[in-house]
Amino acid sequence: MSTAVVINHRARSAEQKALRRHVVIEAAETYFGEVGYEAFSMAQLAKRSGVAKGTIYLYFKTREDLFLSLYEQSLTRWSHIFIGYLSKSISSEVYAETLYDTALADGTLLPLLIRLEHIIEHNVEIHSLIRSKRVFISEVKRIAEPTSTSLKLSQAQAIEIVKTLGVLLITATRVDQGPALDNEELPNDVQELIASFSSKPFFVKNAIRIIECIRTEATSNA
Amino acid sequence: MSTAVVINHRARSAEQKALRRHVVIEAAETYFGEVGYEAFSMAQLAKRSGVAKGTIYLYFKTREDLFLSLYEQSLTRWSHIFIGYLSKSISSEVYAETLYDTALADGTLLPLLIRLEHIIEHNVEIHSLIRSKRVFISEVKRIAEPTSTSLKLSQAQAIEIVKTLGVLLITATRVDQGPALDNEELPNDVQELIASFSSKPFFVKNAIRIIECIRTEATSNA
DNA sequence: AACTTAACTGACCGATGGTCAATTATATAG
DNA sequence: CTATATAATTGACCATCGGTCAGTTAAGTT
Repeated sequence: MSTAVVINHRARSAEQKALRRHVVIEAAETYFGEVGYEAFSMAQLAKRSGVAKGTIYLYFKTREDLFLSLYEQSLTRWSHIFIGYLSKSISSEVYAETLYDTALADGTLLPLLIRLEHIIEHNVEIHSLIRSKRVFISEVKRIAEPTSTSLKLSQAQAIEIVKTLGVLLITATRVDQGPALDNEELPNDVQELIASFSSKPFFVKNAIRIIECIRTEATSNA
Repeated sequence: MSTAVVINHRARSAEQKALRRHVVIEAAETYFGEVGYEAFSMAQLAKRSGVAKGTIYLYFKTREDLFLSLYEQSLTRWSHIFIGYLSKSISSEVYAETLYDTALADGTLLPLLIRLEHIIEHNVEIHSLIRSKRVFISEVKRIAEPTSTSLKLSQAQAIEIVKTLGVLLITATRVDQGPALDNEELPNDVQELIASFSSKPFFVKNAIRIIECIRTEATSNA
């Protein structure tokens, strides 16, 4: 068995630092799942991580830098799960539904993805931004390969589909990020509007359209 | 000529209150155009509007309530402009390009639309939310009518297209909301990634796909 | 045991959105 | 014209936020 890494009071070695970072990020994900992005406070996170606030800023430059790391982690985790569901041949519909279901099952990925460009990326260092973009590129490629097999498309078509559906996924779930309209205090016309954007049917419908369009655009690569 | 509405010190009549609200909202739009959403401060807005901070809260319940009103105003304004560009017969491509160009020309609409569900709607009163959704319904219908003529589609198809392209627009312009990467300090692979999501080609390409798909889905209404 | 290094702490800072008792402009009544 | 009532306006004030940094001290080195 491997040597267990422990931290007495101070994280001195690189391994110990990685462990401490990991502890903070795990606490952050749990806390984030409870309160969401806006109510997430660094002081609270410090308490829940068992360290002082200043310590968190030794491991993450800013609040957004922390969220960027959390995003990378959840993206990578989801992509492995999604790929695990892809068999050697599936329909566009099943593909789209699986993509949607697995992404929504992860409570962290979409809330961060939706805030990525216009909030998170605006307060991180450029090297973090580059690292994050490279994680994205890498995961797109990773997913494109089994996508190519499952949907019987070229590699280029598969990449196009993964990128496009990734963007579409964000919009399809926007309505789920709206306020919880628990009781039915909304008038019928407004309820119908919200229902018409109900994210899964909306996403699947348009995903199929796009997949089939790309499939027929056989000779479109310059 | 109509009687000019003026406010000496206090807005007493309904007309005067409407005028004061208008003055604040106009100042807000200018200020918003200068600093964007996150840096927008209510104290600064008060100074620029020539009233005290407390006064603003007499006219808008919260910061988000103010932004919701600004969103409604910019949505309505844009829809009239967009409709003005629709002639009795245009191609899918021109339609998509016009929609994109007019929406981007408005500096207020997209930055607010992108934050609508997951930020703005979470801190407004339910009656404001309902009013806002109804403005949306109304503008979709208003746009759908000339869309139906221009693209030679049924009314139902036109509504479907307007709603879907609206969502697509948000996703496509997400990349424009990222940090300004002025100088070319980004490595090539990352630059290529960002370029591949360049918003106008991305939007137009997928908009055409969706329009043409909907066009061929002739008998899909349940 | 003495010294050095650097991980860690938390009081502190400026700024934020939002509140409300006090103020006072203005319409109305006498 | 004056007195009174009403309500629009104000800005000091509050809790809380993300972020900082001088000081503390755990732990490796000599």
